[in-house]
Amino acid sequence: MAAKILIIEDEKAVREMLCFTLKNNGFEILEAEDSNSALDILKKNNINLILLDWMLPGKEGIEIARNIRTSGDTKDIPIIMLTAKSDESDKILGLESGADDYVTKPFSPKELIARIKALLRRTAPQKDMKVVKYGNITLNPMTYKVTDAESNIALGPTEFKLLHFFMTHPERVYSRSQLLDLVWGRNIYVEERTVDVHILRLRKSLSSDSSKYIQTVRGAGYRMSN
Amino acid sequence: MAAKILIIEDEKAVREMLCFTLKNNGFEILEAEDSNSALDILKKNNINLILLDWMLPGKEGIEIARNIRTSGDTKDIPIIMLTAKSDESDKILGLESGADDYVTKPFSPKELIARIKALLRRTAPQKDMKVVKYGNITLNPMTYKVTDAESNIALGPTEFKLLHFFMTHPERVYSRSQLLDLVWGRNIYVEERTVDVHILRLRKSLSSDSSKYIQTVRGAGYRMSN
DNA sequence: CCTATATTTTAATATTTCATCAATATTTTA
DNA sequence: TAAAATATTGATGAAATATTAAAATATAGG
Repeated sequence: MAAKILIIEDEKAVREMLCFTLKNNGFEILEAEDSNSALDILKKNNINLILLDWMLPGKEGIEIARNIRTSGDTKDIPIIMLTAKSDESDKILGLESGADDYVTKPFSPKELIARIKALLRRTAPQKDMKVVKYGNITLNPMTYKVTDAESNIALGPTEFKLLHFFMTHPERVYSRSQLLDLVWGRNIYVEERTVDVHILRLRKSLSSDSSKYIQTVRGAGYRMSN
Repeated sequence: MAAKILIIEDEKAVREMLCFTLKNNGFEILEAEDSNSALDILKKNNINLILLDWMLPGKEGIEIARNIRTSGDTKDIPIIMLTAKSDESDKILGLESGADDYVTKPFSPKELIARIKALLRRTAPQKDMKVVKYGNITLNPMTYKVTDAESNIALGPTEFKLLHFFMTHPERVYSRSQLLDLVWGRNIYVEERTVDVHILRLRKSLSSDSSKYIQTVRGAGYRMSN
């Protein structure tokens, strides 16, 4: 499935150029010329990546970025910032307010495409939207629902991600720090013992039949197995 | 085996603090206070990670980083940059010139350790992860599972390590003190007789068919053989 | 923007597991 | 048979994990 990219850019000429280039490279494009239409489109579509012009009139650029980053259902969408000049302070400001990468105008289409692909690769391993089963547990990533021998299981976000990870990577043992890397995400620093607490909550939420799949391997970490 | 970390830092106080923290966490430390000694140490030792002070006098920091990155046999060593102030432009410059991560002073020891471990984990893929077989014993380091003619064998951490060692080094005899070094690790002191106990427990856990592979060589030590 | 609510993280405590050691038993061999 | 080496047992404490509760943080709804 082609990735959906939202272009937020007020200058029509630039927008059309971007649109042309990206469509040529197999992306699906949506366009917005101001903050309001951008947020509207974001609500109604599943956007995979945002191209945001930093030079929008009236400091809008920075506000849109912050907005996207603080709203729950958009905060994980990667943003590439387009800066007019190679002004370092703008780049810094941009990275601080939540952009994942920046491209300086004028940029080559090749470079832009490369950066988009790299960013999508890094941020969107969302390909695992398939229903997963293990033993009598069924997990549906689309609907966020988990069932376990007929009955529905309510899980918090972290427990859900943890279970999803285990179900997509069964049998093998993962250390606490690996789980932090792989489930929580890199560059996040929380105590290793935090993993224990989430394992506990996951086990509690599952029926006793299913919780036996979540196994402790002393000295090594945790594992999903039977 | 403990990872070797090279600290490149001109201020003695900071260097000693780092040294203390890292040694406490089981790392092996080498210190350099300038570019020359750093490059010298890099030549003579197998360094796993570099902690580099960005604020070395005379722009040395950036030059060392570039040097390390361009030299063939050091270019894969991960670098963590220590920046004095949270100057964003420094971070960008640092990452561009080849650092893999940066930590802003003052930093918590906990954070530093976490970042070091994360970086080592990412850059040094585990190699002892291959499934090993001997006779009818199969040991899988990924899943931490051991089977022995169809049935699963439950082992404690030490018995697991011991069996893994024997399976990867079969036929030859190892004395108790060699086993302590190679399986338990250097720099620890335990009674040699402790090995006997673990050998006993390993034999008990294995079926009688398999336990015959774990052989006593009187006056010399133990061996895996058939 | 603020408040109520939910979730995550941390820290403190409890519990479990297992490594170690010392004491004793058994085997080996000189 | 005595001496030496190894096997076995069981107690103890340290280390790893589980559990709980409170603090910090994020989120949603008005």
